[in-house]
Amino acid sequence: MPGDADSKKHQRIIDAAVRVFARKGYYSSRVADIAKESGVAVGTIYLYFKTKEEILVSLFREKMADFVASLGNVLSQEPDPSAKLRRLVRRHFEVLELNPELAEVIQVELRQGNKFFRGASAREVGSYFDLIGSVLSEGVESGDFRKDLPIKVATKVLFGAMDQMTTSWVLGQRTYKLRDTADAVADVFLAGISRS
Amino acid sequence: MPGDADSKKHQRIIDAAVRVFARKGYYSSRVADIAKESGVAVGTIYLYFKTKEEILVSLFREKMADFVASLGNVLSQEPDPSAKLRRLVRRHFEVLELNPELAEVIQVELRQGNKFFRGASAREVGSYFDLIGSVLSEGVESGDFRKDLPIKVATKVLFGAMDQMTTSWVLGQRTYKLRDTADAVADVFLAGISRS
Amino acid sequence: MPGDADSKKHQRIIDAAVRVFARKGYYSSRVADIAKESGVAVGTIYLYFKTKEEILVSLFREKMADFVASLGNVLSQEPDPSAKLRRLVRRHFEVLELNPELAEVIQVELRQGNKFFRGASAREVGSYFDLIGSVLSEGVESGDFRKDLPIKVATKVLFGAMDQMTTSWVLGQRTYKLRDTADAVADVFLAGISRS
Amino acid sequence: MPGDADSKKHQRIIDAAVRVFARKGYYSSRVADIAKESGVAVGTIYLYFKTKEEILVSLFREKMADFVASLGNVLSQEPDPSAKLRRLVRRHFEVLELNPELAEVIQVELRQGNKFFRGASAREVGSYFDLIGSVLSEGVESGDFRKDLPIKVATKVLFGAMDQMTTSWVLGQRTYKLRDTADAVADVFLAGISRS
DNA sequence: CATGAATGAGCCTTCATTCAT
DNA sequence: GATGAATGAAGGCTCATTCAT
Repeated sequence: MPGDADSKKHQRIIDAAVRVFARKGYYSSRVADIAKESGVAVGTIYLYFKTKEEILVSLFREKMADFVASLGNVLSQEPDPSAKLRRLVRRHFEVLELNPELAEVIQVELRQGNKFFRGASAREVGSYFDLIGSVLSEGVESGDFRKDLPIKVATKVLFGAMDQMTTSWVLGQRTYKLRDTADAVADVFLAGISRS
Repeated sequence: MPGDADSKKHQRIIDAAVRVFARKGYYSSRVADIAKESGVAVGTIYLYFKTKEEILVSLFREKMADFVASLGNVLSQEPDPSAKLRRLVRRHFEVLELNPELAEVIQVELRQGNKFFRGASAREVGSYFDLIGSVLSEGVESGDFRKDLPIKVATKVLFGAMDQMTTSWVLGQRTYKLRDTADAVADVFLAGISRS
Repeated sequence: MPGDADSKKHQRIIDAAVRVFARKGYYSSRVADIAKESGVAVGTIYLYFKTKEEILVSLFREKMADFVASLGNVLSQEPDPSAKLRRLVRRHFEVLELNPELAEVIQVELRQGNKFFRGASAREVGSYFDLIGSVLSEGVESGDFRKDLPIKVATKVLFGAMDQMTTSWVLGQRTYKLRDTADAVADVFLAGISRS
Repeated sequence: MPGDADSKKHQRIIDAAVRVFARKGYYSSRVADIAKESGVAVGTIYLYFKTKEEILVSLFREKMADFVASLGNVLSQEPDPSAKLRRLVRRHFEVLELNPELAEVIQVELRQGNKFFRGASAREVGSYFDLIGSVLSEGVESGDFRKDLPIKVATKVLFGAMDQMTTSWVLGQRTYKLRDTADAVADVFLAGISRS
C-alpha cells in the first residue's frame, strides 16, 4: 500500500523534525539534521515537503490538531462546567508533559509567534481557543460562571496562564511535575486571588 | 562629547534593531537592514556590538529594564493591593500600547523563547516576575488576597494572561485599545470566573 | 565509483588551487577563483576541504610528497656519491622545470615560510632534507666526500642553493633552461669556488 | 625642525611595522596593529604612507639598503678575496642575528617572493647580488678563485645558502648562534664538499 | 599635522534546494 | 521513489582607507 508507505515516511520526517526543532529551534536546525534524524536522505524530504518551512507548518498543524482532538475527547465526558474546566487544565498539562514533543513544538511555534507564520496555523490555534471558549460559554449558560464574564478575554487569560506555566516548566528544565500545578491554576482562574 | 555621541549611536542602532526585528523577526533580519534603518554603515554597528546576537541581547536587556523600572515607579505610589494590581495590569498594557517597540521586542524575545537565549535575559525577566510576586505577597500579608495563594503560580498566571492578551492584540493588528481590556483581565484575576 | 569520483574531484580542486595560488598567491586568491578554475561550484570545494587554508596545506603536502618520492626513485639507481649528488641537483631542477605547478607551489609555500605554516608541512620538507642528508652521509662513508663535512650545514647549503636557483629562474620569467645550470651548481657544491 | 619630526614618525612607523610583520606576517597584520605598535593613530599612518603595501615596500627597501651598506663597509677593508668572502658570510649572519628585525623582514619579503612584489625591491636585492658578485669577480681576477667560475650561478648559490641557513635558524627558534655556522658555510662554498 | 570614528566593498562559509543516477 | 553530491545565492563580519574635527 503506497499510500501507507508514503504516510509512514511523511510521519517519520515530521517526528524527526519535532525532535530536531525541539533541540535547536527552527532556524538553527538544518534540513540535513532532519534527514539524519529521520533516517532518510535529504532529497527524500523534498519528495514530501516543498520547503523547510512547510515541514514546520505541517508539523504544527498536525500536532496541534492532535492536541485539540485529544483535549476535546476528554471534555465531552464531563458535564459539570467547573469540573470540565479543571479537566481542561489538567489535560493540557498532562498531554504536554507526556509528549515533550508537543510541548516543545508548541513552544517553538507559538514562540516564533506571528513573525513569519502569522496565521499559518491560525485555524488550529483558533480551534483550541474555540474549545476553551465553549467550556466557558456552557458555564455561563448553566449559571456556574458569572453572567457578565467576558468570554474572549477569559479565554485568552486561561490560555496565557497555561502557556506560561508550560514555558516556565520547560525553561526550568522540567524539575517538577507540571500536572501538579493544574489545580492551583484552575483555582486561581475559577475563584480569583482575593480573599473570599 | 564622545561619550554622548557613543551612547547616541548605540541607542540609534538599538532602536533601529527593535524596528527591524519587530518587522521581520531576528533570524530574518539582516545586519545590513539594521544599518540602513539606523542610518549608519554596517561596519559602524560592529564598533558598538560584537555580533548580531549581541544586538538582540543588549536590546532586550535595556528595553526590559526600562519596562520594569517604568512599572515599578507607578506601583510605589499605590498602597492598596487590589488597586496596585489593577494598576500593574493597566500599566503593563499602557506601556506596551504606547511603545509598540516594547511590545514587539517583548514578543520577539519571549517568542524566541528559550532556544538560544535561555537565560541571556533571565535577570530582567526575573525582576519582572519578582515585581509581580511582591505585589501579590503584599496583598497576602495585608489580608486582601487569600492566605493560601500560591504566589509563584499566581505570578505566572498573571504574567501569562497579560502576555497572551498582548500577543492576541498584536496579532490582531491592534484593532482595539489594549488598555481597555485591563479591567476585565484584572477582574478575572482578582475575583475569578465563578459566580459569586 | 564514488571513491574514484571523490578523489578525482579532490585532485581537480588541488590542481586548480595550485594554478590559482601560483598566479596570485594564497592570500590574494579567492575561493571563488579556485572554484572557477576547477570548474566546480564554490560549495563543492567545501565538501572536500574544511577551509581555504586546508586546501593549501593539503596541496603542499601532496605535491611535496610526490616531489620527494620522485627524487628518491632516481637516486636509488645511482651508486656513486658524486654522481648521485649531480643527479639529485639535476632531477630537482628537471622536476620543477617540467612541473611548473610544483615549482610555483614550492615557491608559494616556502615563501610564505614560517608565518602560518610553521610545521604544517614540516614532515614533508624534513623528508627532503633527510634525503639530501643521506646522500651526503653515504659520500662521507664511502670516502668520496671529506670526513669532516658538517652534514647538516651542507644539506642546508645545497637546498638553499637549489631553491635560490629556482626562485631566480621563476622570477626571471623562465627565460632559460633551469636544468642547464645543474652541473654548474653541482660543481660549486662538490669542488668549491677556489682555484685548485 | 619639521623634516626631522617627519622622518622620526616615518621611522617609528616603519620600525613598528617590522615588528608587527615579523610577528604575524604581512597579510595577517592589521594597519591598526601597526598604529598601536608605533603609538600613532591609524590616520597618521596614512599621512606618511599611501597604502599598507607601501609600508612594506618602503620598509624592505630601507632595511635592505641598510643591510647592503653595512656589508659593503666591512668588505672594503679586507683585500684578500677568500677572507673577504668569509667576512661576507660572517657579517651576513651577524647582522641578521643582531637585528632580528632585519632577519624577519627579509624572511617576510623574500618569502612573499615574487607574488605581488615582483621587483618592488628588485634594485635593493639586486645590489646585494652585485655586491656578492663583485667579491667573486675580484677573486677570479686575482687568481684566488677558479678562472671558469660561473659568477652568476655562484652568486645565487651563496645567497641561497646563506638565506636557507637563516631560514632554518629562524624556524628553529634561534636555539643556536647563527654566526657560529659562518665558517662551515664558507668552507663548503670555498672548498666544496669533496675530499681533496 | 593628528586623530579615530565611520565607511562599505569584499570574502569565506553555510545550507536550502536541485537533479543525475 | 530514493539518494546525496553538487550548486550558488546570501549574509555575517573584517579591515584598509577616508574625513570631519
